[in-house]
Amino acid sequence: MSDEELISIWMRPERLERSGPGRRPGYSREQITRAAVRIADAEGVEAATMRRIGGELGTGAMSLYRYVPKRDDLFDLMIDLAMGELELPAEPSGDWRGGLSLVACETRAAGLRHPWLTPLLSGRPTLGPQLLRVHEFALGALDGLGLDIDEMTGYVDMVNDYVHSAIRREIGWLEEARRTGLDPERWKRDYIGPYVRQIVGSGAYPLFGRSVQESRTAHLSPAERFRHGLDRVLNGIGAQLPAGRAGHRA
Amino acid sequence: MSDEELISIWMRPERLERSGPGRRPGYSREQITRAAVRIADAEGVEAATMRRIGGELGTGAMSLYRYVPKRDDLFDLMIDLAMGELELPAEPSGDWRGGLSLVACETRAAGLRHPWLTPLLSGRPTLGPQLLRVHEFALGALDGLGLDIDEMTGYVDMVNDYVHSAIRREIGWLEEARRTGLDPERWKRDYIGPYVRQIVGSGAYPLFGRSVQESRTAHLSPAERFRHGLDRVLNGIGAQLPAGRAGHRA
DNA sequence: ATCATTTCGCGTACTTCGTACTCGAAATGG
DNA sequence: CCATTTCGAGTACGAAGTACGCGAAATGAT
Repeated sequence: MSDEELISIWMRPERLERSGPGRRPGYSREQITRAAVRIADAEGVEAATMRRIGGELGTGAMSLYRYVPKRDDLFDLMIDLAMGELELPAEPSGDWRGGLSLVACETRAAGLRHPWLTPLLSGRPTLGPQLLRVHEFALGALDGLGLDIDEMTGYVDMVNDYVHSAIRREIGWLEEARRTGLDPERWKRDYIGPYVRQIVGSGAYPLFGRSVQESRTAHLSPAERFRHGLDRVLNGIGAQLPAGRAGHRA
Repeated sequence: MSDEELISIWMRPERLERSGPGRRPGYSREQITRAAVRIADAEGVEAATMRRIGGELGTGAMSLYRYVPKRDDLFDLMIDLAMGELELPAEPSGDWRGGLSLVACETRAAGLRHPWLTPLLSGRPTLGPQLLRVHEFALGALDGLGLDIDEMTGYVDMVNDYVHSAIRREIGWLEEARRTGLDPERWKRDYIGPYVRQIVGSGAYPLFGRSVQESRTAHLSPAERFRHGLDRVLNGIGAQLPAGRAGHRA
């Protein structure tokens, strides 16, 4: 029935080892997903079309549909493959701040390696096993501090919200430049630069103008800017933890 | 030249009042944008195609290209139209917490009225006049507290990051259900429900399991959940403000 | 008033996407 | 060796963005 197709990809495992009649599969979900990731890394998600992925594997577009129900499900698989790259210990270390920082930095690293990851991740609610693993680790970092589960989830979400938005800020204009096909330098100079200059020059938005002209963090490395923002978030959390659990501030 | 087309939509004003030869335009950017917003509100952004918008206006797809260079620019216009709906006083009130709360709640209201707004906004870096107006107001809420401009921007971003992510969490599954064409109730029951039950039942992610089963906030209204998360963020900011400026905690 | 010039409206058509359908090839169990 | 099942992949369809070009309309100059 059509009900079959309305099941989450995570409840539709591919049947690999099978004993029975019928031809054996020549490809696999993982192989297809890896090809899609490879293309998306190099040329953007929009280049990872079914035909292109098939081409990468030496076959046609339709062959992929034996392994992935829809293209959107392939996105879920790509997300989970990328989330699997985050290197996290199996058990939390007992240092909440270190644990959350680790998740944040690993997430950022993956988001920069795969510029499509963060946009996809914030675009669709997905719950693959690797994402759950990361989420569980983050929750674990806040376990045992006297917080109830809702507070723990709230703080983890808060860190994640910052991290995802910060990554988008970091890759946003670069990706936009790539989409339009210009090289980033020229794009910044000819496209966004004149507009920002006009806004600032108009004086209509004085505080925004100051944030452009007086910024001292603008000349920091992206990694340092990320760190500063993350510290702001973690300090905010630390200030609200039960007394004596806050740890050191950065 | 082709350079012409690589200019930000905000630096390409439509020439309305014009004295010279040539036929007079029969439509306008605003009219087109309003039609696009109307369709996107009712049927999702993906329904707001050029043909469909043209149809809404009683014309064809190609007529729109006299007013909007590319479809993506139309998205920028839609975003700015929606941001224009935020009702904010011209001047900040001097109450930083109230000011940021106001921006947060107005943003949430607009994001719920226009479910496409938040995904679009976090998908593409845009700087329309109405967005700048809102940003300026938010910065103004933190002005005069002894923060430098980078800190002000950092805290404003922090609130915005939370707000946008919270809105996405709120509309995420609803939108996903709409996209797949199912009614939300059935979607939750047949699609995501069994999967979450399986995860929780497996015991592989105990803390995630607790966040599903022991949650007390799950039965609160979405507005109250949003409030709680916002208070967490604002408390975090208040704790880091120069002494004596923090104001009351919620 | 007439006409050259400029701009607008929009039909046609091309490319590219996801994917439904179909059928021959291959692999197994009896 | 054959019935049954599954896979590979070609063909094709509908819908998307938009390049192109032409006739209609509106103005200023004569």
